[in-house]
Amino acid sequence: MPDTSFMSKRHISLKDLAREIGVSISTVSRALNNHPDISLEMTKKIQKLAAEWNYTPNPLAMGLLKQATRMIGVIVPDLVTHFYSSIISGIEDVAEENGYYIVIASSNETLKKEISSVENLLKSRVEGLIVCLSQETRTYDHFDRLINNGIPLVFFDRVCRREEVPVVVVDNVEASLKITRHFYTNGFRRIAYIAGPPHLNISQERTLGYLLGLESCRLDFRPEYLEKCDMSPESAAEATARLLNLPEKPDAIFAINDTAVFAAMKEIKAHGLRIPEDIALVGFADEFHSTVVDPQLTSITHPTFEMGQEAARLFFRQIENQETEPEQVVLKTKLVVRKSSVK
Amino acid sequence: MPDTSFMSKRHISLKDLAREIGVSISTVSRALNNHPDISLEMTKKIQKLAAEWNYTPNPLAMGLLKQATRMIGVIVPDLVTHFYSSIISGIEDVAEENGYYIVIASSNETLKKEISSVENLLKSRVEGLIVCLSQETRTYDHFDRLINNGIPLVFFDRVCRREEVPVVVVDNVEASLKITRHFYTNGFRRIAYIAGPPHLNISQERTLGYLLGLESCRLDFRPEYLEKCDMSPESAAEATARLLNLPEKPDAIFAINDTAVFAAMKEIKAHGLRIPEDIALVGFADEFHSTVVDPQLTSITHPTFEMGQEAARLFFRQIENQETEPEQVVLKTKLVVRKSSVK
DNA sequence: AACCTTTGCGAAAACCTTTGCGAAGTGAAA
DNA sequence: TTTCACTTCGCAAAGGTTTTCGCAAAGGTT
Repeated sequence: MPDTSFMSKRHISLKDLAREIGVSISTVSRALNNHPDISLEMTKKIQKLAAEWNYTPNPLAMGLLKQATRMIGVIVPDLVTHFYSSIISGIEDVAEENGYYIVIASSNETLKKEISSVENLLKSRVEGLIVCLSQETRTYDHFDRLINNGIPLVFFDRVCRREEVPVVVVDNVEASLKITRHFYTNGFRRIAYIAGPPHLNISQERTLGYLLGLESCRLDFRPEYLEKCDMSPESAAEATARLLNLPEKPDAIFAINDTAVFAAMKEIKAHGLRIPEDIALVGFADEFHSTVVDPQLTSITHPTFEMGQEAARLFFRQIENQETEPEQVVLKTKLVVRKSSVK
Repeated sequence: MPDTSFMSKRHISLKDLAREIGVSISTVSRALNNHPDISLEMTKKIQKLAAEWNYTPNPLAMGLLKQATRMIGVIVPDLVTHFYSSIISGIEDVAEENGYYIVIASSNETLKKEISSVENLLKSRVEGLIVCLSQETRTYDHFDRLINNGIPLVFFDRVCRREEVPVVVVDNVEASLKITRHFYTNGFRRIAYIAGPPHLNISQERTLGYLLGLESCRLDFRPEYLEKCDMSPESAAEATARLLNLPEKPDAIFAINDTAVFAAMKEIKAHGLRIPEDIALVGFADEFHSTVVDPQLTSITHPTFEMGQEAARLFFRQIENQETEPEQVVLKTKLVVRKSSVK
């Protein structure tokens, strides 16, 4: 009568199989790995029992042995924004292909939580990190430990230290430039832009694209049309209000991200102005929101899922080759024209 | 001269500390755990070095020893919907308090992926699962292994096997009833409801609330006003179209979830009808979307973050007490009245 | 002086897996 | 009969931690 008392255990181990068959643990291990040292007959017998008993190697033991947990730490500014959750989907997609799991932490847009997340994830022995910087982050030394020890690290969207760390970004300059030119083509001349915090690369690049766009349309740069917000709805609403109260109002506005654009939209409506008749509006927004508002919003769409996939691919490239130049993946955005910017 | 060659190692271990101080590993372990067997002097010395060298116990080794990984598996139908990402935030919040991490898998609304996610998460030795069923799921035996072995399991929102498994749900019956009565109070009499797949508890409950609501308003139930969709935008749009093509159109519509409601909204506009003048609309939708559409949408809001927190709490209650009656947490929804349902 | 108790610490097992090395057994060649 | 080669498998270590048991020295008691 076979001993099945251990079947109530959560998981069975090599030892259980070895005891049942009456061989040593090492024989079982080798049989399951098709090692030539083990006779074909014994191999088959062991593999059959392992299959019946639904044996799977204990990943903790493997992690201890190989010093590899098959876990990727992911840090995002928040979990509930579609932009990030979609990127996470992309990361998960590639991670799963490679037999990795992701452990997600949210910085809540604070530097403090970002730092503690880095620490905690490293403590729990993730093999590396994929990170989008928080809005507050202006110092970057909490990544020293990763960089100096060659622990895989990838930044996406909001990035830093590009000489040392591979990044995935979109071509923000081109995106802003496209929007500006789109406005111009559709007859708008007083084009305003609401930027974000100047220390963020995305903010700098989008502002640059705005300026280049104006130049390529031979429009003069008017400092009062370059507004700033901290990316909160309230601050974006205030920036919009300032624009709308100018003696010469802009006739077209775009803003750094979707939160800001939707706040701007509300503010414009609150001022009793029509979109796009009085003011045209274009956003860096995601697909779903843009089609649901009224009027439907022309916007730059990010290839979010692909961004996540690319970030994960850069991660695995680091896992494989230790020494490598940090790559930069630059993805193109798409300008989807809807009603909010066409008279 | 202290040997610092191992400082390039990713992590330091008890062995490193022991070697440096010149005591055994067990002494170091005990000192760090404030075991009374170790002299105060030695304890202090060891703890000081451990702090300096930034020692943290290897969670893999601990997991192996204690048979506990401090990981919770979470399975959601998708990652990109605000409803789920917000719930995940809530789960993470409580998990972090308890020193646990969450590992997230998405079923993509398919039974197949749900089953494989259960298997894979168990393989990677999570201590239990928090799950929202996929839309396809009508068989539930892939949870047998958890239930029979006493592995912690919690369902939320879309649930099954309530006699055996603790669940977190909202009071869907009351929510639907509230909407129906709200319509009635505001003068609408031809109230239609677009339901979801009948095997889902949320669908059943919301339909029941609709019927009870009609009854409590002394309105007759008209079968043609009870439509059905599979929760995709296309199917919801078709359901809406059927309602709008009825000889006697409804003057108020609500639908099972936000995806369906937004699809209905587009369809109503496409038919050239005004909201709320021609047709009133109320949704099971989340805060952000509802305020961004035009007109702003009256809707039932879910306490998503709290749902996640409650789910996690139920989880930890199982971790602590092995034997316990499965609890049911029923949270109340809120009807937030905006323009879409008030003439 | 002989015995007992306390204090302070080390050895080893346990959790699970892989793998280099060595050993036992068998058959064949010298 | 001895030696050699080959097959087939076990031992032990390593990875990091906790914990049971046990040992030695120091102190106190009779």
